[in-house]
Amino acid sequence: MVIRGRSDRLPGRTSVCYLRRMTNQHRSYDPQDIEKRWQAKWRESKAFAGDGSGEPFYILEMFPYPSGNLHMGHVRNYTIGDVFARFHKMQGRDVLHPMGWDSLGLPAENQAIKEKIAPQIRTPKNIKQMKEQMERLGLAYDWSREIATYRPDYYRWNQWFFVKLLEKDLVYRRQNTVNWCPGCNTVLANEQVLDDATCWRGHKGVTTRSIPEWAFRITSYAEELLADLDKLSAWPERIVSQQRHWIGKSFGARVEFPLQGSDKKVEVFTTRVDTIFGCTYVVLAPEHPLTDLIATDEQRGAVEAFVEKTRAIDAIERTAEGAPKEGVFTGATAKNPYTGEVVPVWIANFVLADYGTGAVMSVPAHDQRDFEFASKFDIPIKPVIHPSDGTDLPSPQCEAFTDDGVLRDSGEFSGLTSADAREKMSAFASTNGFGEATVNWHLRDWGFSRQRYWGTPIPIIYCDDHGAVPVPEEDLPVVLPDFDTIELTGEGGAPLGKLPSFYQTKCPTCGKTARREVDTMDTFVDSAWYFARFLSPELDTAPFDQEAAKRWLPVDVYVGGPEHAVMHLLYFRFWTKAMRDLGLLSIDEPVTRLITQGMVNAAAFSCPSHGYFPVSEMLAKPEGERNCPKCNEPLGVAIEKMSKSKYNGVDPMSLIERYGADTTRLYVLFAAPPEKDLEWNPDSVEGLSRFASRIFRVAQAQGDEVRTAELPKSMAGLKGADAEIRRALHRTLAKVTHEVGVRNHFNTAIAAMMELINTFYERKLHEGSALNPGVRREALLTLAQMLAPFAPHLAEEIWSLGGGEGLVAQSRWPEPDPEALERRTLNLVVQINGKLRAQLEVPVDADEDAIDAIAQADENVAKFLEGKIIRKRVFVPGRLVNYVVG
RNA sequence: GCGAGCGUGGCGGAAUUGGCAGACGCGCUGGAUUUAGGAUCCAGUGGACACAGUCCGUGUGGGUUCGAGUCCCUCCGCUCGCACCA
Repeated sequence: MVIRGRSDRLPGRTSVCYLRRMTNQHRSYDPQDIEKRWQAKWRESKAFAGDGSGEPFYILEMFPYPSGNLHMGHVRNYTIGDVFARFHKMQGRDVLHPMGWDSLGLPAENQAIKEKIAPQIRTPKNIKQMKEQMERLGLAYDWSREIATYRPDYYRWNQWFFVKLLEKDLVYRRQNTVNWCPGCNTVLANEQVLDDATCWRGHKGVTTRSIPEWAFRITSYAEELLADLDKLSAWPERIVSQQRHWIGKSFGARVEFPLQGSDKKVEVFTTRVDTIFGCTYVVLAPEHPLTDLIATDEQRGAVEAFVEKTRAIDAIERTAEGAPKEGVFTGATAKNPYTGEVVPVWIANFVLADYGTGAVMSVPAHDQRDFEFASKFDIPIKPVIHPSDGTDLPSPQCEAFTDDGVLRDSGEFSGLTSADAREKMSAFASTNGFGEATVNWHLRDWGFSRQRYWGTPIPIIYCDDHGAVPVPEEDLPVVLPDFDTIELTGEGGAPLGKLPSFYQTKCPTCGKTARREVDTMDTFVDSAWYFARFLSPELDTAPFDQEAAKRWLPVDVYVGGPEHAVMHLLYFRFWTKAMRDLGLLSIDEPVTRLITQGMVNAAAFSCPSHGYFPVSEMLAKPEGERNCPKCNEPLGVAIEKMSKSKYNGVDPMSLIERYGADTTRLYVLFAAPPEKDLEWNPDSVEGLSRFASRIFRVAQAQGDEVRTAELPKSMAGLKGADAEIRRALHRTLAKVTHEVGVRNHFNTAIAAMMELINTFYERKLHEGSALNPGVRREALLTLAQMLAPFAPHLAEEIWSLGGGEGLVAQSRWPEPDPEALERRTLNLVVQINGKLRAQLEVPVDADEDAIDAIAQADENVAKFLEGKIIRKRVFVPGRLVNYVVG
C-alpha cells in the first residue's frame, strides 16, 4: 500500500509510526490519488449522462469564454451548479447538466491579432485545457452535449434565426451612432475607449459616427418582458428590479411644437405635460435631424461648432452627473400649441438623441436640470405649479419645484391637480391633433452588427436591384473564411470587407453580381439561445429538437454572475419569446430559478503612488514590514475583487494541487452562501482540509466487519452510544436534505456534517470502536451520500470503504428514519418577563399544565416568581413558556 | 442624484414562521502526545461584574409586542448597478 502525505516528511524519524500504520492498514488522506482514481471511474462509466428515467431537471451554469484557465469565479460558479446536479441526480431526477464554450468575440480576436495565431487553432487548445481543469475539479458534466459557438454547426443556427426573425419583421436595418477611431479607421466598443477619448491602441481623438447596422426589434416585446417579470418569483429581487428599470416604462405625452417660418415641427416627449404652460424654451439633441435645417444664418457657425464638439465626447461622459450643461441657441423659434407662445429652440449636450423623441420642452420652474440651464443662459423661469397646500412658491425661485401640485396660469386647466391635468391635457392634444398620451420605454432595440472577424457572418446579400436579400436556408451556414486569407490588424473597418473572395457573390433572387454583408453578429446572439442547443447539440435539421424542449424546458436552475443581470438575461428572455412566436417552443420564460453568485474577493496591497503589489510577496513578510518596494511607505490593504491587475488572484489549479479538488470545493461552498461575496482566506482552507482528513480517518478506522455488516432497519435494540450515533446521523441527514434541497444553503449543510463528524469523534469512531458494526456502516454510507454533492471524490472513497455498491454518485439519496428523529424529551425555555431564567428537559407529550408545574418547580424560576403575581402566561408549544409578572 | 442591497464576536459566517443570539469554521488560550517543531487529539473562547449567578450586547435613536438580529419609523455607514430619461 502506498503511504504518502504528511507522515512522509521525515521518513527516518517516523519509522515507528510508519510501521504501526502499515500494520493497521491505515493511510493518511491523499486527495491527489483518490481524486484521479474516481475521476477515471466516472469518465469510463459515463456516470453523468442522463438515463431518461425520472423527472427531468435541467441545471445550467453560464458558459465561459475559453481563456484557457479557470479562475476562482469559475470555480465558485461551477461548483454551485455541480452541487445542484449531483444532489438532484441522487434524488432520482433525470439531470441535464451540460457545458459549452462562448468562444466567439473580441477577446479571441484581440489575442489573434497579438499572437498572429488563428483563433480556429487557439480556441480548441484553450477549450481542451479548460475542460481538463473542469474535470480535475470533479464537475459532473455530460460532455456528450458539449457545444462551442465558434463552430459553424453552432453559428449556422444564429444565421437561421436571423433569417426567420427577418421574415417576422423582428430584424431591421437602421442608422446608429457608434464610437469611431480615426487613427484605427474603425468602430470601437465602449470598452475599447479610454476616458480621455483615447482608443485602446493609443490614438487620440475618438469621436462618434453614424453607420448602418442591423437590429433586433426587442422593443416590440417590451410590454411582455416587463409584465412577465412578475412570473419570475424564484429570481433574485435585485435582478428583477434592475430589469424593470432597464425596460423603463414611463407614461407621458407627445406634443408637437410647430417651427416658426417653416412647415416642420419639433416633437417632444414629456412626463409632465401639466407643466407645459411654464415652458420657456425647447431643446434638441445635437444629433437631432432638424438641427442642421433650422439653424439661422447668424447662428449656423455656432451650432455646427457645438455639434462637432459634443460629438467628439463619448455619450456617457457628456451626460454624466456634474458635467457642465452646455448649449447653443439655433436662432429658430417654435410655437407652444397650448399657449400660442413662441419660444426659442436650443441645442444642448444633455439631451439624448435616442431617448424619447430626441427633443424636450424645458420648464425651468419645475425641472432642476432645466432650471440650471435657464439660469446659466438667462432664459425666463415661469412657475405654473404650486404646492397643493395652497402656499406660494418663493419668488424668485432658488431651485425648481418638481413635486406634483395645483396648476395656476394655465388657461382652462388652472386649478386642476397635476395628475388630473396630465390626463385632460393629453386628451386636449389628441382632440386638437398636435399630440397624444403615450408610453415611452427606456429599452431600445438591440443593434447587433459588429465590424469584426471573429463572429457569426450576417447572412445577407446586397443586390443593386433587390436590396438586402437573405441567404437562402439551403446555403447556410455562411462560413467564416480561414484566418490566413485575411489581414487582421484591428484597423480599417470590417475585416471581411477586405476579402473579395468572401464578399463577391451572386444575388439569390436574380443571379446578378452582388455583395455579401461583411459585418458579423454580437456574441450576445450566441448566448441568447444556447440553453436550447444543449438539448440536441448534434441535430442538423433544426436549432434544437422540439420534443426535447417539451421535456426539459424551462431550465430549472441557472447559475451565474450578477454582472449579466440586464443585457444577457434580457436578450435570453427576448429570444425565448421570439422562439415561442416562431412556433419552436411553448414556454414564455427560459429559466425558473436564477442564482447569481457573489464575487470572489481577496486582500490586495497597494501604494497610493505606485499601485498594486503581489499579495503572496507581501504576506511572506512580517506584518510591520509590508512597505512599498519603491517608496518604502506602508502599503494599504483592502478587500477587492480578485484580478490580475491587483495581483491578488488565487490560481485554482495550484489550490487543487496543494489541497485537492474536494477541499477546494468545500471551501468555496462553506465560506459564504452562494449569493454573497466570498472573501478569500488561506487559513480557512486549512480548516476544510482538516474536515476532509477527519472524515477520511473515521472511514479508515473501521475494520472489515463493518464493510459487510447488516444495516440497522430501526432503532430497535440500539442503546447508548449506538442509539446516539444513529440519531445524530439521521438528524444530520434531515438537515442536509432540507438545506440543500429547499434552502440552497450549502454552507449550513456542510456545518451540519462537521457537527456529525465531531459527534463521531466524541464517540471515538476515529480510533475504531466497539460500537455496533451495522450502525457504523450505516454512518459511513449515509455520510458518503450526504457528502457526495460537495466533496464527490472523498464521498466515493468513503462509500467504497463502507462496502457501498456501485458509485455513490449514482446511489439513491437516503430518507431519514422517522423513528431515529423522534425525541422523547425536548429542551424548553422558561422566560420571566421575556428574560431567560431556566432551560428544562421535558417530555415531548407534556401538556401546558404539566410544563407549568415543572417550570415553577425550578429553583431559579421560583426565585424570580417569589412574591410576584403572574399576570399572564405565554405558552409556545415545543419552544418556551413566558411568565409575565408584576 | 436615482435604484437595489447590506450592517451580528478578533475574522468568515449561523439563527428557516417574531421565541435559547453567536451553530460551524478560522484565529487565539490552556492541556495531552512529542527530544523539539509541525501534525494530531482534548478543553476553553462576546463583554462586564459582586462569577453555581446577574447585568449588558446584533451600526444609531425611537416604536409595535408577553417577547425584536428578525416587523415599522429616524439617522449614520458600506457595497453594487445606472441612463441628467424629459
